[in-house]
Amino acid sequence: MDKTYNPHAIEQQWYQHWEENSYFTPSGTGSPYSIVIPPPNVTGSLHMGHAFQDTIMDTLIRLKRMQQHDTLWQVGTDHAGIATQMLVERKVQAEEGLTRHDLGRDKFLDKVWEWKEESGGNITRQLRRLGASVDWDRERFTMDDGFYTAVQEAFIRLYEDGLIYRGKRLVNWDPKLHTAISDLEVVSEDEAGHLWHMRYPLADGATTANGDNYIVVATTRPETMLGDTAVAVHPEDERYQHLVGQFIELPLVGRRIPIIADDYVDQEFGTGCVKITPAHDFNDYAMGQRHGLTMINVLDQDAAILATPEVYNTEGKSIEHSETIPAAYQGLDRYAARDGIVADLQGLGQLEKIEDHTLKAPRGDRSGLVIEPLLTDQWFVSTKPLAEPAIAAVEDGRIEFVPKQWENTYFAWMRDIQDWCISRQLWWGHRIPAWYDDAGKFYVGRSEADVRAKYNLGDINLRQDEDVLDTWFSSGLWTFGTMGWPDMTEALKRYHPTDVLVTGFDIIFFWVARMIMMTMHLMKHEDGSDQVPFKTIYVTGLIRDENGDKMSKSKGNVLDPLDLIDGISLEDLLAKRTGNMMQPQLAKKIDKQTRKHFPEGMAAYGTDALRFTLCSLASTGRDIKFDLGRIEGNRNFCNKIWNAASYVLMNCEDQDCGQHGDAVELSLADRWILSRLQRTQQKVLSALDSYRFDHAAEALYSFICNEYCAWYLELSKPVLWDDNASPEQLRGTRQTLVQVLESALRLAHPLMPYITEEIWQKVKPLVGKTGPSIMLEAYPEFTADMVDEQAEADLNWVRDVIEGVRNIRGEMNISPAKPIPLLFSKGQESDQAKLEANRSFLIKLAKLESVTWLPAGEEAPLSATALVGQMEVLVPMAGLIDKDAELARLTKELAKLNGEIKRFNGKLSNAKFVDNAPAEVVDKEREKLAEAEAAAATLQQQVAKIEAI
RNA sequence: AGGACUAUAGCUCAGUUGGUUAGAGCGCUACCUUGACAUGGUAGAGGUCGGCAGUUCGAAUCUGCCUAGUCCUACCA
Repeated sequence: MDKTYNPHAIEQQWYQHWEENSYFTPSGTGSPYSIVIPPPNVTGSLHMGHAFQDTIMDTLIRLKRMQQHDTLWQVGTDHAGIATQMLVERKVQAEEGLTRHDLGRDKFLDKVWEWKEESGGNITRQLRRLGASVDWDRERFTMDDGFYTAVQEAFIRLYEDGLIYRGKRLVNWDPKLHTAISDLEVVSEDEAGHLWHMRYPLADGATTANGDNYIVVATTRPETMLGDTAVAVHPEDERYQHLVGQFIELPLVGRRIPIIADDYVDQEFGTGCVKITPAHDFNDYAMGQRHGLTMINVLDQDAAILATPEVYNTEGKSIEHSETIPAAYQGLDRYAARDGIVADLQGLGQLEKIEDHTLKAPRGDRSGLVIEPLLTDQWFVSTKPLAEPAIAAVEDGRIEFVPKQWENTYFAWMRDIQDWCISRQLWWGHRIPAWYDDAGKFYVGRSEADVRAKYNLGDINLRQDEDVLDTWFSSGLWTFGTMGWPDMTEALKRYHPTDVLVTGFDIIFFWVARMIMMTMHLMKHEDGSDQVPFKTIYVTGLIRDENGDKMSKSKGNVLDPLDLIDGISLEDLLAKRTGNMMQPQLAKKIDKQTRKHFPEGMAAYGTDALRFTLCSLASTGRDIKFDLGRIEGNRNFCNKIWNAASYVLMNCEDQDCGQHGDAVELSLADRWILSRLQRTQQKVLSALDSYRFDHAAEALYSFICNEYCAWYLELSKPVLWDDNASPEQLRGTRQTLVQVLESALRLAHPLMPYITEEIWQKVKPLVGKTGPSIMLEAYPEFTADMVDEQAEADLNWVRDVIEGVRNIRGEMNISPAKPIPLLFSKGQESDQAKLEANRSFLIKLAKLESVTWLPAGEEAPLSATALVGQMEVLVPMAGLIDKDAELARLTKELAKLNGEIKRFNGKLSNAKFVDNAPAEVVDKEREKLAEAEAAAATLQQQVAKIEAI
């Protein structure tokens, strides 16, 4: 073994070895256990969120594989419609100065495929670096041929089942990307704006209660007045009740529009009068539907004012009209039009006032532009009928959320779900399988030929729908689409439903909910009942930076998991964080921050340390502040394991470690560590079973560091270095050293695959194992009768003595190099027996010169005192210890004891406590009181003794 | 507006059904190169568990209210 732990040197080769030997391939035997990876964007790169989730998944898969399940971890990537298309558009623009329209659809798509081929390997390479044991042989892509078939099949079935429809509806329109987007892709944030109060003149000489011949409407979007088709008031609003049914003469436009009553209107807000523009606002649209209002669209695809408005009835049917838009606004961008209209109203004296007002601006999450509600022809999924079974599946436990609280979020959304707009006016994606004839009638089918045959269309002209499907439509099929659906393949029969989905809460709606709906509708068990996509949803938190801020490129606080693994120089880190920025003006600040946080770049911590850290932080499913201190500590933990293994091998390689079956004699320490190992196995197993990766990590850390390394390795030395030790004793200790190490490695393997494999390969012959890889070995099990309570109690006695001495040494500043004589006084017979049995442990670990048992009645010299139960452990002060220092130490100890005694007494003198608390609790308190009192008395005597001189 | 979550040591976090002397890692202090390990060892300091009230013999843990923060959903034109 190399002298020092170097993750880089060991991690490279093992992954390749595992993959080449097909260890990731499902074994085909044992009970199936399957996970699908949430497909990352094919052109993306791995971020901390991926690293986190993939670590969790790999830990589960490795655990189950070692538990002899038939494990499938399905891998693949997503085509990520908008994101990828935008990226390639930018690239083409930068490199060739062309837009996608310059290229045309086919050529542009060629470019996207080229880019996919070029960069698609990036993310899979990174997955390999993380140690993800996915089945590469089954790697899929959401736009591969199989998915093409699956998506078509899904669309057609949903259409035929009446769950997909096409219609002219108000949708979120992105004026930059020129596509509809779903509600979920719109993010609303508070922005400063204004509320314009505009006078709308009453027609036909009507007046308000106070004699005005106009009413005032308040709006945040004055420019949409061009499409107003009503003004609404609350039916019970006394100010305006009498005007309901009257008309407004729309300023600048001259259109006569009715005043209607609708209790949607909030009397308190603004003036209590609302202008209604059904074609440009979702609430107005709904009101228009209720009141049969005409819809007048005044905006084009760029959100600029049309020359001629489009007028529709409530069904979305275009109607003949003579509406016009004042020439002054035609062709103006929506904001320019707003300025013009406001100025013109002001000129007419019809602008009452302008108030400051914060509003939620709805922005497209990709383009960042304020989206525009726009009337367009789109395809929709009727979600209500799909949502019902999907809700039921979670209610009745067929699907379980971990942590459970996410169910609420899921239910809340599913019970109020809106129809899903699935068509996108993009080029990169699954083209909608619908064909139109010249009259605009559409036919849904698998291909043009299929459609012709199916609908008996003969030789008429057909053209396919130009639009593609929302990316989430195809990823909604991920669990079964990847396994060969619509064919009922062996894989589907065996591995579907999958066992657990590991994902972030941010895509519960985008993906998880839709996956459940689509899967339950399309996938059936043999008895015809719905299949769920997965039985458990483990929801992870978000990884944030050390300040709790979201990691983002524009903030320059992104940590790249690969940098944590491999390390990175300050220069490279700066280049990475400030290069190729969307907002170059931020570069300077980021540069400064980065220099401050990472003056020397980042150290290489290795994959195992990163994975272990991510596991140890994976507690409640809440967000995680990623603290570099943790990964550094865990790198040191890896180093610790490495050095411990080095010690074990040094003492056991080429030695008889009992692997040949010869008799062994186990020391107390041997029996103790074996017992502790069992308890650790129990803890780790139950932690992993309940998705508490943090508890599993903690149990491993504390066992390996604080028990195996800190105590057991030290306790092995007195045996191994004892010239008089018998072969049985030597064998016993060597056997325990290697067995416990080997078990601990297997126990830790799912979390830290590389270092455990590297060391295991060297240790395996010493425990008589011949398997090719630790990842194929059996996972340790908990065996209750291997817990040795007596050994644990006895060793605690040994530890107490040693710690008592160390405490005196530390507090009294006695050099660790100085061997000291030790006296035992007032002990029981059992203490004496323990002393004799463990003399060598005490001498070695407490660095003692001598150990003397004082018989009862024999006076001890003036000493510093430590207590182990009732027994006094004495370090004679002569020449070693300063009297005042010992007095101070004793006084501190006494103060602590007296505090405890007071508390115990308080409790026990409370009759209510004694009467009501369970007897065993009361007894325990009494016992603790007695112990504390005895200890205090002893220390008090010591104090008196010292003070007497 | 509705909902969820969080508040424990200087920092990042554990603390299962109410009963511990409230724990870990990092950081801090002192001492130490002792034959696995200075990416180390030993010892130590540090917390009235956000606040107030309640339930209980007993509350970090249960209930209510309050404060601070994070997030989600829906929105006022």
